[in-house]
Parts: sequence; structure tokens; C-alpha cells
Amino acid sequence: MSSENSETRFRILQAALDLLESGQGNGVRMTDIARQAGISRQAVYLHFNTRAELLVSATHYLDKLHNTDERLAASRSAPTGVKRLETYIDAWGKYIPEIHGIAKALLAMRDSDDAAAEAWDERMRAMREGCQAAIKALHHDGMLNPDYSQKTATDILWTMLSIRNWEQLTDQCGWTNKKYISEIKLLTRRIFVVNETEEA
Amino acid sequence: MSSENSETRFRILQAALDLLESGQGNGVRMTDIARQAGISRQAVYLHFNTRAELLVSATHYLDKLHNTDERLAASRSAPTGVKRLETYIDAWGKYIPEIHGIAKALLAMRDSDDAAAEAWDERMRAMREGCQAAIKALHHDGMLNPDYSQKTATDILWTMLSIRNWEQLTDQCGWTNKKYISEIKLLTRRIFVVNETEEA
DNA sequence: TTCTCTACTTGACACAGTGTCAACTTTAGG
DNA sequence: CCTAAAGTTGACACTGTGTCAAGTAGAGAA
Repeated sequence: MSSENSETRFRILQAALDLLESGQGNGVRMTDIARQAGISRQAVYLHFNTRAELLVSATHYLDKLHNTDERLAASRSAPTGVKRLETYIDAWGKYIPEIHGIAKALLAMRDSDDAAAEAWDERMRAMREGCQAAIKALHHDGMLNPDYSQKTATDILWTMLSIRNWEQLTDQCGWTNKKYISEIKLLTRRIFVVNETEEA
Repeated sequence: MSSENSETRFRILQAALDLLESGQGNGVRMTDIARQAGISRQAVYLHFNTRAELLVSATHYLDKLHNTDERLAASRSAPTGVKRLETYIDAWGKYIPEIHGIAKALLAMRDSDDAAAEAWDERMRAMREGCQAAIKALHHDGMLNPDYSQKTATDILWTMLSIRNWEQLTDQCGWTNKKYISEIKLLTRRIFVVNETEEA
């Protein structure tokens, strides 16, 4: 295993991302990545023990490139729960297309590879925390629909925001990402937020 | 290829279902199925050309065993749109656990195998028709939320009822199937059905 | 009985893709 | 000039799918 910051290492990661971006998902082989990076297949193994490890690293690398954490955390500064929910959906909705390629690959390996599964689950756990925080904020404002416990509301929001759903709505239903974002906002508002006008 | 109704053929299908039922999904190999059926691996190929073909056949076989079509079509006789929506969700919610094992296998092959993808998509198309019919019935009753076109409403309902979502809610969120069904009913009612009391 | 057809068995093999290993080359630094 | 690190080349093991060929067992017909 080489040093953590060698140039070749980044070339490999970049090559992987380039190929995954085109949406091949699991169809991207080690050979392809090596060729794209301009090195031999074996050299890839000098930097990453397994394909799963490479994919996981690529995910982290991509996150750094995109400032993922900060972008998703930005919703924290929203003044109200409703705003916070909206901001979070917005950030997430813009984030999905960027990670879609690699998400697909990771997802496809989930069943057969523990490392991939772990990487994916960790990611989803982080996303869930964002959902939970938004729901909590709503509840704190007294705006959370009393039909739902915070847990149940989080479960539902988390599921609605899943990448699979985004895939289905954009790929199969032909929604634009813009439509996706605005519809989900509407939907979650209708589901989770008590109607102010009704209250008054 | 042997006759379509040989006993061995059914033994193979049953063996496949038995193994898939335990939730291994894509982890079920031809060798495993053969052993479970008590025949040689090669004999399986005398009845099914490929693994995908076997899985597709197993799906059809399972449908026959369960009377799937009739059960899902039962919602058609519901008197109102709202009732129809509920009945459909009920039937679907009871259906999912039964097909979950094989669905998982088919889903995992979707990207790499055209036959599997086709089988899966056909299935989802059928499910979508049920969604569409329910939405149409709602609209006919004048109960469909005017925020939504029938297309958009169908897209959303179809996505919400996806097997992936069921998986996530039951597996990861720990919902019982009963909770799944009742929450989804509540959710869809809140989203799609105009509020009678508001109207009055 | 023998002949033949069919379903099945046994065992070998091609192919793809991952991961391993060993020996060789190139290049930069001391 | 020597060494060590990083990369190259080529071979190989392993898993799982799908193919092929030769052999066997049993049932029905001549």
C-alpha cells in the first residue's frame, strides 16, 4: 500500500469517478479504471486492496470535492423548522445527481460486499440524521403533525428522500431534478407540517 | 428443453422459491437450487436456459400459487375512489412480503441482465396500472387533490409503494407490515384526497 | 428380449472478473 | 553507483455461469 496522498492514488480515484459518473454503476471494472487512469490493473491494487475499498475511498474523495458535509449542514442555520426542512431537501436534492453514479455502484454491491454495505449504510445514517434534525426542529416549533412521533416522521422522511426514489422519479417518471425538489418539498410540507390556517 | 409441465420443472421452481424466500436474494446460485431440488446442476439447464429465465419463471409460478392477479385486481370493485386506494394498498402490502425474496434477486440482476430487467419492469408496470386506476377513481369522485395532475399523483403513489421503500421501512426502520400498511394508507390519504371537512 | 427415446448424471471446459504472486524495469535520492 | 519505491508484465487461483460430450437408467414398443 502506497502513501495516502500519492498522485497516482488521486488519478485512480478520479478515473473511477469519471467512469461511474456515466451511470454504468456496477459495470465499471478494475481494468476499466486502470486504463482510464493510464496505469496497469495491478498498480490499482497497490493502492486499494479491493474494489469495494476503492469505491468507498472514491465516495469520500467525491465528498471532499463537493464540500458535501458543509452543504448538507447548511440547513442547520435555518430560522424555523419548516425552513430547515426545505433547505435540507434542497441541499439533498442537489447532491443526489452528483453522487448518483457511485451510489449506484455501491448499492449494487451492498448485498455481496460488507465494506460496500458499511460505506453505504454509514452514508444513509448521516442522511437520516439530517432528516431527524429537521423533524426535531419542526417539533420544537410546534409545527409537527401530531399524528406522527418524531421517530415515525423521521422514518418516513428518510424513506421518501431515498436515492432509489429519486432514481425512479427522474428515470422512470421523467421528472426533472427541479420538479423532484419542489414536489418533495410540497409533499413533506403537506405530510408533516400542521396547517397554520387551520390552527388560526 | 423439456416439456413445460414436467414434475422436475416444478421441483426446480419450488426449490428456487424455497431458497429465495429466506431472503438471500442474489446469493442463491444454480448449484444451490439444483441441490435443493435433488438433481444435478446440469439438469437445471435442461429446463431453464439461464438463471434469469429460471427466476422469471419462478416469479410467474409464485404468482399462480398466490392468485396474485385476482388479489390485486380486487380493489377494482371498491365503491369509491378512497376505498379503492385503500383496498389496493392493502392488497399490495400483503403481497410484498410474499414476493420479497424473489424480488430482491430480480432487482439485483436488473442492471446486468436484460431478461431480469424486463421481468421486473413488466411487474412494476402492472403495479403502476393499479396505482393509476386508483388515482383515476379518486379524480372521478372529485376527491383528487387539485395540486396534482393524475400523472404526477400516479408517479408519487407508485414510488411510495415501491418494494425498496417497503424494505427500508420494515428492515431498517423496524416497522411491522401492519404498521407499513396503515401508515401508507394514512399518508396517501393525506396527500391525495381533498379534505372533505375543509370543503364543507 | 432387445431397441430406442427421454430425462438425468458425470466430468471437463470456456469465459469473465477479482484478487494474488513473483520477477523485472524505471526513476529519484543519497 | 546503489537502493528503495512505484509501476509493469505475465501467470495463476478462485467463483459462478453456461456449454458440451459421453454415459446411464428406465419405460414403452417391436
